[in-house]
Amino acid sequence: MVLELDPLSKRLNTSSSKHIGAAKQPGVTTNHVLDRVPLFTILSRQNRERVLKTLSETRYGKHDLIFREGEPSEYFHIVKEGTVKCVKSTPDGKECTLKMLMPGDLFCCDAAAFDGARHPGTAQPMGEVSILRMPKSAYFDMLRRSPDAAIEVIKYLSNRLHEAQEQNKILALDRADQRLAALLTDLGTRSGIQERHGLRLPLRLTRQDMANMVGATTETVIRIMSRFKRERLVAGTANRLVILNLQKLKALASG
Amino acid sequence: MVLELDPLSKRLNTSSSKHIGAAKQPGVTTNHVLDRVPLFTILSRQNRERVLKTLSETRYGKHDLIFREGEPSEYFHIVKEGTVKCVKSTPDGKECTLKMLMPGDLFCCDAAAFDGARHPGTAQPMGEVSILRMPKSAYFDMLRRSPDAAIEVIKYLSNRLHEAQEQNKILALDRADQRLAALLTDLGTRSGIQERHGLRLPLRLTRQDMANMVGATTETVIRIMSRFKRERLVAGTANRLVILNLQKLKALASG
DNA sequence: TCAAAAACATGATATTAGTCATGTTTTTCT
DNA sequence: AGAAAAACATGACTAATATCATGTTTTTGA
Repeated sequence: MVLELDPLSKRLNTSSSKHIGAAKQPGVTTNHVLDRVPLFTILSRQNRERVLKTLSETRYGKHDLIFREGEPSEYFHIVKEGTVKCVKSTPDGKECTLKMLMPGDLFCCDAAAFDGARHPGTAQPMGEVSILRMPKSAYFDMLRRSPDAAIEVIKYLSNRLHEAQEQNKILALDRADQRLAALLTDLGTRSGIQERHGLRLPLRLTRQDMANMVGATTETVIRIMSRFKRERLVAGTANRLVILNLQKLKALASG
Repeated sequence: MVLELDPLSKRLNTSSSKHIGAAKQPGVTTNHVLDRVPLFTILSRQNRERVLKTLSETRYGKHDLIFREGEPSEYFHIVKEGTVKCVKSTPDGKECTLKMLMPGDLFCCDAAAFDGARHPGTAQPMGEVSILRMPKSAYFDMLRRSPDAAIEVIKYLSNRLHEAQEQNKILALDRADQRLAALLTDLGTRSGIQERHGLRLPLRLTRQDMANMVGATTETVIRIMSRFKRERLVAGTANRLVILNLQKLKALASG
């Protein structure tokens, strides 16, 4: 009955899936992506072929969910195209966005490692996305065959842990405007595209999205963004968000 | 010059160290501890002997630091006895405690995995502690020889990441009293000792310590603890902190 | 053991951010 | 293109928490 109340649960998954290891031109479409994922580039030719056979690709639209918090985890995932947000919710409808996953990002490299583990959050596309996935058993098999792959996963998880701890510090110690400045700085640096007038974020991002990422209400984020706009630090709204002064934002973020 | 201002930097490390692999009665003292660390119990006899040779044990007192934020990471560590807190600080002296590490906890299983990586936080004993450590190269060697060890580390890091993400959600969405209730619930469940009058925390924990863990000021935590005391949810102060009503604290924590 | 330091406590006040209400602008979908 | 929905915006008010001040109690260490 909790699910009945959940607005997300009405969504239908309209995704389409195919086994890419069985593609007619083996490796052509796929290798381009795999070559950008350190985890796969370090595999031996033999192991890479083996892994390819177990990978499948699925596309999701904006209104699909890849999986929901609390569901059992059966696959190891990799973002191929697009952006996926990882969200935790409370029973009363508040949301907290933990991470924006970009192409090359692994997910469920963790939950997948436990038998019967439940997803700690919901994975939701920010638009059209393409996801590669591998059954849990094949993932374990890969880790056992290739110590280098396991070490790559350790490195990836370490980075994620450091990120989460840094975010912890920010949430614990900084004001809302500093947290927002830190978010914009991070997104700008990580994925911003340099344009004539500033650094554009290649991602639709509403004030609400930002609020869920910095632990504030939508109104608070709107007010702060209005201020940032007046101070010529940013410009635009969700569909076209541009950072005009990364330096000042960075300075504000670090106190 | 930043270090000059850091009150922590005046502390001397008065620790004593010894190679436990070279102990006169090999394995006697050590195996008791190692048997509680999943990472070691899954090793083959041969690998375990090899690992033992590279481990050394160091004791630290309350006023020592095991390592400081920003220092290069050269070892993989395991808590043998006592509690270690993992802290991040801001230039203006504010602190955020990320994690209390208990016996069996691994640390720098992450930072150690990168060449020349810096410690993302400071490791500070909460009293007398005993730490096992292994040089980075031996740690890598272990991971390469034993896929099971690597998988154990992946599992450990996954748990740490989930904890950090849960804490993220709590910091982003909950009030100070709920955050404190969540902390007490967690510590009580994880390490509390059942006594006649309630669940005692086997750990000196000041209001200040708690404040650093829940992202609040000391005064705020004192006020909330005073209220919890009036409501008979907790009793005592730092040296002897007792949880009287775990259920109500748990209920408060989850809204 | 006893003085100093640290921890605990509480009040007054200021700041920050949330809540609720209302209206405008932009985007989406058919 | 045009209606509906979503996003953006701002004001008034309230709630939560920080800050500063001051005093008491407990713990620590020589």
